[in-house]
Amino acid sequence: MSLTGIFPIDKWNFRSQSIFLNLPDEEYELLCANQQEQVFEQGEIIFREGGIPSGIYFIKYGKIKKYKADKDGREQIIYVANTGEIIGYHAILGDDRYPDSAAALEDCLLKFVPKEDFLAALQQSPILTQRLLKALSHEFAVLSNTISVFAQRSVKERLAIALIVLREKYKDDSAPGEEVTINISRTDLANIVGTAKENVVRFLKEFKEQQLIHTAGRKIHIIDIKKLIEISNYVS
Amino acid sequence: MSLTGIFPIDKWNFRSQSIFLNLPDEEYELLCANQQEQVFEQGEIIFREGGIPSGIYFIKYGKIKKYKADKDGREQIIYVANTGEIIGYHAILGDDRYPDSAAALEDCLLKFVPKEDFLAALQQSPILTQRLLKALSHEFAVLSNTISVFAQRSVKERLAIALIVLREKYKDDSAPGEEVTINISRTDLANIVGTAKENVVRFLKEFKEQQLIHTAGRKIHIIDIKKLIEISNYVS
DNA sequence: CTGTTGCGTTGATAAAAATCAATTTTTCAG
DNA sequence: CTGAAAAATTGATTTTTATCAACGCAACAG
Repeated sequence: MSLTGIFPIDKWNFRSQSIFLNLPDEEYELLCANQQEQVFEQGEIIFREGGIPSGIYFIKYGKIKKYKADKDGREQIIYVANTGEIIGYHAILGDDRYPDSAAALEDCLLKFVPKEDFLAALQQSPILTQRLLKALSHEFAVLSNTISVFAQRSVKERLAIALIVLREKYKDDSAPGEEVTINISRTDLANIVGTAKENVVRFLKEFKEQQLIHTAGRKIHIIDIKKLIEISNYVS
Repeated sequence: MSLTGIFPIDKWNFRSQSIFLNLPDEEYELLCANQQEQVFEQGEIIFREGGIPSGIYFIKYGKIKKYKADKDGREQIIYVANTGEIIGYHAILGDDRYPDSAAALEDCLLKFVPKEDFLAALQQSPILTQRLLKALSHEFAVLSNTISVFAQRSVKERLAIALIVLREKYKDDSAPGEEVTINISRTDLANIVGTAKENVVRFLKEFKEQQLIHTAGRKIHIIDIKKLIEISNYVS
């Protein structure tokens, strides 16, 4: 089931995967010079909002939630980064502290590139710079899209959107042809949608009764994505 | 009344003002080569979401709302750009269509720089590129901040924040020492806060009764910004 | 000066969402 | 396999927010 033409999935995903692809050798080696592989287990925090950045992370595999916590500890997930994406560059490029926190949604393998190497590569690579500019500009589109959805859409609509978007992210994890399994806690799902987990449970139940999804424990399978897109009430 | 230390105003403003400042002559002249001054009256649309970009706009004076409209026509204002800022560069840098619409909140004077000139300047100016990267990274922080506020804060809190932020934007328009006047329609204010205009009116009335603000027609004066910051319940 | 029109305001009501309190199910260590 | 802890689910209730309808005021064209 392709979403082409029926759901604007590109407005929901960043484009940092392509940044390090096919770079000139010299620049690529600069980036790799002091890189370090790091394993993060499910739930582990990679960096915290307000912390001083020391480098960037390339996701070899795994999913990472980027979120902000309010003072009562409630998290709002801003974005779910997937295999192949890069995180942690905003703080370094902006010469600032981390604007958000990052934690592993599942066991992850990351490649850490120290700040100095990243900045050095940037210095001498117009291609890298150009790609970053393009990626960041696209992120603006994604985030402003998210803002308008939060401001204008109901919880049920937002949950439908979240399921559609998550299905794309979990696609790579299942064998082609096989049904996609969204494997995420109700609490994290609620923190993506921006509501209480009780509401998530209730609407999931409704979707289940309408035969749009199927659940088994925390796992969610999407059965009728077209209906979900209808419910999301979200076009163009 | 400075907000330093009591409200993180930098998390609410972009930093595109500095991008064109003190550029090397050669690059600056490239940008100016075919620039064109354009007047936009209050309410006039500068560009529309989905449109193909033809250049960027530097705001000589005036305020511009950047917004997204849903299919019922309700606008969500993503950001209010002020004198000195630049708009319209995301679409060009991202090689995409406009991610949002822009319209004049008041009479404006803009300097239009054609896409080709902007890209040419970019091509040969590492400083310009670097500044844009920094500005865009900061915008990520601003927008993710906005998302968490929409997801986690009540209408009353969001209105308090909007008033604090708008006061900063309207500061430049009033003589130093003089009281700041926020001059914006209730509908636009509601579309910033992300609620119905009736709710805005009701909470403004409450703020008025608590002596936090004063209103005269559409105009709003802030009397007690410290209390507003308390109400906004927004720290760090 | 005056009628019209848009905008701001108010009140009443309906709908949506959050919160609180249990209870059931799942997970996982031992 | 088993018991404890964590997570998911359900129901009842309160709070918040949106919607609908009406009215008053102010700006403005003629």
